[in-house]
Amino acid sequence: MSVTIRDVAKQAGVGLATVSRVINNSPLVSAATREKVSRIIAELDYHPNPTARRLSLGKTLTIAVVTPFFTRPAFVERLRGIHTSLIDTDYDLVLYNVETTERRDAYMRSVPRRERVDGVLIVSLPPRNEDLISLANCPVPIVMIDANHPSLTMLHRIVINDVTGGQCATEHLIALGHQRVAYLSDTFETPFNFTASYDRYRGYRQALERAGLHYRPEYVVAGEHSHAVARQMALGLLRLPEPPTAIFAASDTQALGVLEAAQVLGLRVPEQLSVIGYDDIEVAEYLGLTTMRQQLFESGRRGVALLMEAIAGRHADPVCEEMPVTLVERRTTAPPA
Amino acid sequence: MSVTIRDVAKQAGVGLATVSRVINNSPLVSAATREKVSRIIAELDYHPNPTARRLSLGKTLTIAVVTPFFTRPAFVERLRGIHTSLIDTDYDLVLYNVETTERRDAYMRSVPRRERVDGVLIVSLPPRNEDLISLANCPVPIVMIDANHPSLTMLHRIVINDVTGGQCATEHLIALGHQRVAYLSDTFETPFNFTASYDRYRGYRQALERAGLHYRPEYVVAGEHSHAVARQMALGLLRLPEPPTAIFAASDTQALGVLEAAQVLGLRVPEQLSVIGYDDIEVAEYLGLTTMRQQLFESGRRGVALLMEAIAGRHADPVCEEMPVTLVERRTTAPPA
DNA sequence: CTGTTAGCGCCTTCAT
DNA sequence: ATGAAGGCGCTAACAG
Repeated sequence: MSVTIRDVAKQAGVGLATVSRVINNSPLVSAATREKVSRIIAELDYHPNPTARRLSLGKTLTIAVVTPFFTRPAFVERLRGIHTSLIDTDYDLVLYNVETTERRDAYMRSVPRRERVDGVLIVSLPPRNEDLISLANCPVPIVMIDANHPSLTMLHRIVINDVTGGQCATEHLIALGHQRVAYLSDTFETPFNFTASYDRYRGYRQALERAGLHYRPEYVVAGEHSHAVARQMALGLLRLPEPPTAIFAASDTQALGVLEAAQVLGLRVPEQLSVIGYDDIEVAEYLGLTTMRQQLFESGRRGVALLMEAIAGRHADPVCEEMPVTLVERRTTAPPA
Repeated sequence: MSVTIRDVAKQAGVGLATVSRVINNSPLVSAATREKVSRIIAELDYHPNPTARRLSLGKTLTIAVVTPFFTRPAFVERLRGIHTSLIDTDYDLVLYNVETTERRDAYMRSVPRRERVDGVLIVSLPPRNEDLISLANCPVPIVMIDANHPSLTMLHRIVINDVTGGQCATEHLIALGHQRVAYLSDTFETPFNFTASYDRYRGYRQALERAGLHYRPEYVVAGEHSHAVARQMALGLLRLPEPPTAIFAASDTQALGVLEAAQVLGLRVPEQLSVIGYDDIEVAEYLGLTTMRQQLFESGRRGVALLMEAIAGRHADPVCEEMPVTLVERRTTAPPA
């Protein structure tokens, strides 16, 4: 049907192997024949059949990405980093979107198989304990991005230290002079076992403790990850008899909800209320939101780099790389009134 | 290295072909042998090598998706629909993210090739005229989703009638009694040649005309697609000597910017200003934004369905399916004061 | 340096 | 209903 290596060989008057060598930049070809073969390849618009290459090489030339990437901007950013790293590569990026735990568990078992892929990136999805051992023993390299679960030490990982991040955010508010600092986040228990909200909460508590501020349970609220719910929760906080003067929201999306709540109540930000978010997604800059920057895009790149190394056979033992988290000060935090 | 069809055959005491038949649910196998072979398959945890299957079948079992999916929520929704449709399928979804025109053009040429994929979905990306002919003559089926360019009639398409949508949105405002209706959108000329903004603008003009309202150039503003820019533009509109009483924003994202501008100026929505958006992305519901609903997710599903039909060889001629656009009335539109 | 040949793992006639 | 054999397009020894 389409033009094959054989056609090229015939046309160029050489053997199959020679064409193959030209394709693969083998040095074992004379300049003259290389030149000739290249010309024929161009003339015939020949493109090696990737499927045949894969079969012959015993590689799939495919990277799988398993991620709940649609629900939040942060996942999309990571995915962008991954995709970008794969552009100038022989590798295809095959996508597995996870929207339910059933799909997650199905993918955890069925995706990481030799016949299917050369490597797997799992983004923001801690596996169940039941799946951990099989993942750790899996013959195909796996890299977890943004999965801090303590039991994951047997896997390659790109981690973000959310405890530290939560602590920094809180310390920033405290350093500004705030004594009444609230924490607003997702529910700690989610179907996917995300740990970020809880880790940032732990950082929050540590910061309070170090500053000698006492912990007030009524200043900690958690609910579904959305604009609207965050707004409601923030309204609750701000209507307390003794409301907080600063709110640390565990994501920028939720911080937006907090800002809305402030507007509803006619509170000026940052004069009457300081707000800090987390992630530094695109919209944060537009809104002037002070936030903790995670290098989302870069975490995707690092994940690919690590995965490629693992595929190449370096790293006998699991590698764990930590991404930095940095404070980005903008216009929603200031000393209390 | 891993277990092959040969191992299964040997173990089960049958020929290769029989195992193959069992795998592919051929009726030409006795119940007894099928049973036996199935048992061995399970015991050995055998999984057919997809690469070998592809080579043998002469199919890639792969669908490519080319899309600028990261820049806006609407693209991500379409992508979700696509992914979901592919789940219970033999097909892999290989992703090509476009962030520059160079990448778009490179993908337009290199992705739709027999050896690479069985079909291509191009989302929201009108190709250059130079590429049109080769795409139309391409031996691998292509479906364009959300590409209204008039020169695309030679390709399968899932289209959204943005002219009609723009008209409906505007008519809704006019029906409420608004006489001073503004239109706020992306720049009409973009590197990717998106046509949506201009088409909706045409719909806007048509609606004005039909209602006998005269067109005011100062009521039409366009700028970069973002929250912040939209807000600035909206401020400009609202500070006109004779400001509009209603604003039609060409996307929900931009509508959010308009809402912010209203807040900045202390204008109550919808009492003092009506706002309608476009897309009906998730956040629209939370904010109570009146908007034009596109069935984004569903457009992805329809695209896959059409592509699969094309791959199956139905459709000698290009098929064009139109997705409906409907008004979703919420809390940001009302009669003028 | 170059050509010949034997697989890679599976599907599919073609006999039986 | 089943097995044997050829072929999908390419790569990688192995000879020369």
